[in-house]
Amino acid sequence: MRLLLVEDSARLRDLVGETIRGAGWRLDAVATRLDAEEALANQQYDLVLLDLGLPDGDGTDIVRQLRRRKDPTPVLMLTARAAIDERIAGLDAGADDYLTKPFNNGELLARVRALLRRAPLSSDPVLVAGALSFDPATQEFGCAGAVLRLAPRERAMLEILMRNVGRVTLKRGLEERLSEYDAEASANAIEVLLSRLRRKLAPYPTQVAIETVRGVGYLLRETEA
Amino acid sequence: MRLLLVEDSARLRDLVGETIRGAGWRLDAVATRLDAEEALANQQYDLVLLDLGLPDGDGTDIVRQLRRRKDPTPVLMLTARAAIDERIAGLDAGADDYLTKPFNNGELLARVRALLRRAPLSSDPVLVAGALSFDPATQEFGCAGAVLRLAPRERAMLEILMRNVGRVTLKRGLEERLSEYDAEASANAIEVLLSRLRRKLAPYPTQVAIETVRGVGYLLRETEA
DNA sequence: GCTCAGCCGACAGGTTCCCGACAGGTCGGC
DNA sequence: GCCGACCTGTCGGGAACCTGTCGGCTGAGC
Repeated sequence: MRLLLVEDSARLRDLVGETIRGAGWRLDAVATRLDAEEALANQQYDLVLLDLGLPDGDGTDIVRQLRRRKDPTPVLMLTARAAIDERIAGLDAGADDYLTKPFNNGELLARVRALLRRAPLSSDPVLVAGALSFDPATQEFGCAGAVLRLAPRERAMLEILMRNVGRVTLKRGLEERLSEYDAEASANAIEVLLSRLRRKLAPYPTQVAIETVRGVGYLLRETEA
Repeated sequence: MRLLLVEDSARLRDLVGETIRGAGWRLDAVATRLDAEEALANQQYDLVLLDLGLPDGDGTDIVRQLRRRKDPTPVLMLTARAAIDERIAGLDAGADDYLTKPFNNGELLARVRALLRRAPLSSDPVLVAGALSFDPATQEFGCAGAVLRLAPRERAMLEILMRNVGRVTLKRGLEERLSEYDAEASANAIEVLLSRLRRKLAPYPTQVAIETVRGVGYLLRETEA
């Protein structure tokens, strides 16, 4: 964990520095907007502690710039107790949090921990086979940057096959899993479905093939490029 | 966007409720820990406003429980000005932010916006997709210099779609996020809403299209100029 | 060369989606 | 309280799309 502190008061820099380092984190401290921008350009930080009133510019601009280039690094502002407008401006510029001076060390650490804990975006397990990918969250299949347009049934079928790459999926198993609760689909329905699926995949460089294992079922195999 | 307020003072519930709803968000308000846990079990919220001192239990336990089951829903605590220890306890339990009572409405809204913004994908102050823009601060949608006149529901829907540009938004998800606590909207209501939204966007050069993914949901895609 | 599993074009019934029309509800102005 | 403007949900018909059946054909396996 590496943090950046941007603060023009030397006294506060030392104070905060001691607290942060005491907690076991790495901290770089700078005093000006220019130095801050240089540091941010050269180094990936896990969190930025930012004083808004800097000698050579407005701290909110730093945040705005970060956000403009889609940098999600959390920013914790340090503001004076009274400056409500400043806080609002900072938050709307893209800062994640603020702390009013004077603050006590326990509170500083708690807030830093809260921001660092922030999950790196919910990542659903995305299925991959060859150049094919499937995102369960959105039910989307992708290949070479394109999104495949599949019917619900076709999607269900491809998902089952992808969860069994390299292994034979029994035809009987497909029948059971693709059919409705009571009315089960005929074997032929599966074949038709599969035929349509193959045709829809054909135009793409999927780097996989759906092979037929006569009398048993189907097998999704990764072919090489 | 759908928020949950847990607060035992009826006066504060009304006050906060008015502010939040006035900003165009949906809000469910409950007064006890039990009601809060029930609500959280039945509904996916985008943010929780949480008073720590509840008649039937400690608010930090609610947060701890959420986090224990890996629920990343942001939590904004409401605490008394003096209670520093309480704040630290809350943050360490997993809350994301706090607001000290009494607070003013502008600050409340700014912090709510800041927390909502950090959710999925973008932490941009202003959302952009194609030529469309959305300013969370004013709840205004703009396109080519013009301000779109949208109904609250339509705004909520477009905001969700814009926060997921390029990704499919599940129809079920829309239903859940756009409907009130108990009375859920029919799938048809979503379709009608979307139809109206499309019509209102049509006159503008938005450079985006709302595509239908049959059987799954909708996808806001950037088209090129 | 015979047989049968599998393939696939064509078709039809069912499902999902779109959207015009309508009505209940809400809110502000008078 | 009454009126009008607006928001939001329901209903229903039509269009688009999905999916199973049928039947002819092909080729694998014996």
